[in-house]
Amino acid sequence: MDAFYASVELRRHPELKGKPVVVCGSGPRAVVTTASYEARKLAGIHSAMPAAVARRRLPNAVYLPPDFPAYREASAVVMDVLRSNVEVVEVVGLDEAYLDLTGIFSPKATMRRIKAEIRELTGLTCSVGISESRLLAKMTSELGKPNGLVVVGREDALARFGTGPPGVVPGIGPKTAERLEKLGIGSLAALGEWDRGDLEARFGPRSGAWLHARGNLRDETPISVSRETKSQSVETTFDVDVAELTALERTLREQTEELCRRLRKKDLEGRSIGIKVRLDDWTNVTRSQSVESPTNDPEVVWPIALDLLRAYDPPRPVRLLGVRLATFGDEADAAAEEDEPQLRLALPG
DNA sequence: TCTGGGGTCCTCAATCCC
DNA sequence: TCTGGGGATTGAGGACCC
Repeated sequence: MDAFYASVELRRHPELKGKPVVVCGSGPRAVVTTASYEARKLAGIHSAMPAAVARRRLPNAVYLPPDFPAYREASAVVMDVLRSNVEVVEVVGLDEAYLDLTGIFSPKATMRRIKAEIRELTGLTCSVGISESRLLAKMTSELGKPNGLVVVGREDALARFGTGPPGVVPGIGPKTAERLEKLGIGSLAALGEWDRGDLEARFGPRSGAWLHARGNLRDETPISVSRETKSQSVETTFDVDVAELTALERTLREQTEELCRRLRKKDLEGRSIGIKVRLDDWTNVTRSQSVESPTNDPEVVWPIALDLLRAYDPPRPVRLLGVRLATFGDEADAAAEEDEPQLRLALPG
């Protein structure tokens, strides 16, 4: 979806059309969630930029607080359109999805129709990339933003992206780009031509092979309909760094209750309980502990989270604090748990 | 200018067990 | 009895993405 959150806001506030719109929080440490294309063009405002910077650059833009329930609702309409047209749809976040168009007679016509349907139902535009893998589809979709529909094959994409930096590939971020640069790999084509064994030796077998494949714009990751939740967390960045342990404990308690409330709503129980602490110098520390049986009970999670925090005893003022639950019981575990009591009952005693 | 919140996946080391 | 490979699990840290 194109500038999704900002576009949803524009639909609600048509009088803002044509003006730069920035969706971001209001706190001193807020960052930009989404900027409309006007805001991007006028002042280079983009997601993840500190909101304070955006306000300084573009004081006259319209700044709106995020309204996630509204975005979730719009997203649901969009995803329903996708699923009613195509069987295999993999949703990635509120504003992005992969469609498996294998076997579809005319992918381009299908996607044109879907775009029109989305626009009709929501008033929102999206950008579509059609290609032979999800990697290429994503990169292709960038070419047409906003409101584009582009079809590109691998050879064509190599010609278009090969001279660009390796970072044009999703998954190669600033850190990896810098490591590659130090090796003298400054372009995607150079990455693709680099010795695969050498990449594997330097980056580890999996990452090295992955990098080599991406350098050649190869990707065989399947599109899968369902993604099960692996972990869930609640975290807070304080407006001002907090040094007092009692204040941190109070926050942690509230976060634990919120996390457990959300997990109960989803009927999820986790075995790994963890905390996350970001200090004022931006060091991140995580501590976790596993418990025997999955839980989402705050009275079970809380003492453990509290112990982890007290044991760490942050040596500097704390910027961010969070609590996390992971290692959820899957269906196999659930079935085993159901079986177990019956086995016990079957035993003589 | 000073960096959110919520996730996923990978690496590496330690440990346990077969 | 000693040695070692290898899988599974745990815990910490880090890169990256929407």
